[in-house]
Amino acid sequence: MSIDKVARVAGVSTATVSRVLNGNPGVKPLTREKVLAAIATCDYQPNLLARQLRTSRSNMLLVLVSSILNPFCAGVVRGIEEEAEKNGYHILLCNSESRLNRESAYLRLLSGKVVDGVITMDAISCLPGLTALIGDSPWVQCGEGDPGYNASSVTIDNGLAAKAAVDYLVEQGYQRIAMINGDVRYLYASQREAGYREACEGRWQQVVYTESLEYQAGFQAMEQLLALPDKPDAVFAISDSLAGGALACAHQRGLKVPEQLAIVGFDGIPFGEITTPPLTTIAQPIHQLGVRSVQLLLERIDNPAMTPVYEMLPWSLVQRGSA
Amino acid sequence: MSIDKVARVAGVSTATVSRVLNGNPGVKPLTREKVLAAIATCDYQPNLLARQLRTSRSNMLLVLVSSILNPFCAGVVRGIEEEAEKNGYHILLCNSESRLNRESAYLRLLSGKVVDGVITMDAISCLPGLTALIGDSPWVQCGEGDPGYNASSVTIDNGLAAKAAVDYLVEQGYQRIAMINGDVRYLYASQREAGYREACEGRWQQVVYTESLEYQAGFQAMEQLLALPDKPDAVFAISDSLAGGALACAHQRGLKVPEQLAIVGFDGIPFGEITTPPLTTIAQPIHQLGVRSVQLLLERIDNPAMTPVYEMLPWSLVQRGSA
DNA sequence: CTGTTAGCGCGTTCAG
DNA sequence: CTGAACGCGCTAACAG
Repeated sequence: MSIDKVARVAGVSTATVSRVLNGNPGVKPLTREKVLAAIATCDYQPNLLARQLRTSRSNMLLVLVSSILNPFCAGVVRGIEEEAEKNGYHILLCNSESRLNRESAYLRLLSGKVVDGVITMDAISCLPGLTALIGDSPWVQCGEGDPGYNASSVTIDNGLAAKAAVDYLVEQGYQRIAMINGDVRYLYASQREAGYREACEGRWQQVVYTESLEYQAGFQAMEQLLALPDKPDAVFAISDSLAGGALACAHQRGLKVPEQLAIVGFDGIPFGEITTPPLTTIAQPIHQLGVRSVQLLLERIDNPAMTPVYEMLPWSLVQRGSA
Repeated sequence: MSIDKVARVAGVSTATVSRVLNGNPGVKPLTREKVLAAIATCDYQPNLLARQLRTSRSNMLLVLVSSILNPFCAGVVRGIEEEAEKNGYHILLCNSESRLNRESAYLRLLSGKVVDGVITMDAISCLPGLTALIGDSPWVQCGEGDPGYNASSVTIDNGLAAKAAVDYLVEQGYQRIAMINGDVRYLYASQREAGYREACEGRWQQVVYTESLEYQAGFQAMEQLLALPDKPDAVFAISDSLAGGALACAHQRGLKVPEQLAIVGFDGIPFGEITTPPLTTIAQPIHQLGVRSVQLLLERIDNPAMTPVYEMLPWSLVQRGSA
């Protein structure tokens, strides 16, 4: 069931079978027919590993994600997969959950030639050991961009977007605007905090940090804020899921949203449309972030000498009921 | 930067380098040192493709999922990844979105020896072309089990669980219990519907079908139900996300939950804990479904002649505020 | 304990 | 237009 057998059955050489397999021109139609027939009768399936070894191209992309349970990440992955498929690539997904040894195990596939390049959606730039594993392999950062590396990036302007969200709350007349932030080792987190600080300059400020981006974390963060002597009347959360948790907490406390407490989220995931009230949020171009990441990565794979591109995609403030 | 160079630098043969690389016993400590030193100075990274070709083992598992945006699927994938990592395996994720050509492109990696086995969480048994692509490769069905194939499966007893959910609604005194179902080509969907029908025998019955499992679909389904001349006073939804959409619709209509409308979901995803009121639901052992799937798959990989195992894991009715 | 040899299955020169 | 021969980088069998 290898190419030799097909060749024997067809009465040709392996080279000819290979040519037919790869749509190589310059095979007499009659010969091609014979080969195709042999392939069919043998039920031949090419060994992709051998092909990859020979061509030193795997047509596989590694995608490193902090948590696949995060709908924002999942949405980006969908975009990645779509564009990858268009170009004949497959996806190897590493759901790191910030586990260092898991991440390095996957990154080793880069030097091992199992994947042609990597897209990271994790705070990888904080982990020097990992960037060393990537070395000069084709690399695109998605969702946050640290220009300190030989990697392209696809993001939005996190600082500006955060500032716009908080400015909006200010315009609506809210006085004490708090922020629920995540892990500030992520560049996007610190950039959004900077945007918040800028918009709140000379005003009341309060930031709470969570360990994860899951609903429960947002709920707990909101509890902390409501336990303050000076309670906020508005909250800017760094993700819609955190905002959703905060909203649940407000409901439980009997707070009217947005009258007594306004909430603005970030990301623009579908979940935000069905909360009561629906979430006002900063919508990221989720799908497009994935698509562009793949496009830039493939460019880099085809031309390893290419200089990194730092791309910022447009975002928008989506005004719904929560603020 | 291949094994030959390391061998030359260390002054040994490639075989010895290989032995050191694979922790093979029977290498003189001194020689081992020399080899390790050479590996370090060369900054040598083994070519995994070559190794995989040689050993005809890739240590990769294909995971076929209908939608990664579904938190249930994402949770299972997490379990899969954890158990895979424990055993030195990596995951190749195909987010099929029911796209036939995407699924077949990934399944071809099976015959292409790029992956050692596959776990499917999709209604693959409805698609004869795909099962043919799998052939006799190691295969585990997760979340639904069609015994008509040479594949193990890990599921819960969907019929019984659905019946328990509806029985609970009956016990609470609800009279007109409707069901929001998804795509019945999925075995689990038809099994849960059977459970619903059984519990509702001799009573009012009404089933609405959705195209997807996303919130919006649940919202729309609920709208359909509320447009009925004879409205339901309770709803059993096939997934928590659909239930969440239904809940949002109820809120928008000003219906009190659970007094005027009770809602029971299915899956037990974290989202259900933060809705108002929180969702009563059937909790599946999400993580464990993934873990066991990998375990059964690895057994099958090690012993291809193994007869399929059909495993059912325990579930539970989690009583919260929505019913 | 170590080296030599022989493939794994394929794509790709280079002749003819 | 086709075939013979080589090698991608590695592991495994067999000698020594």
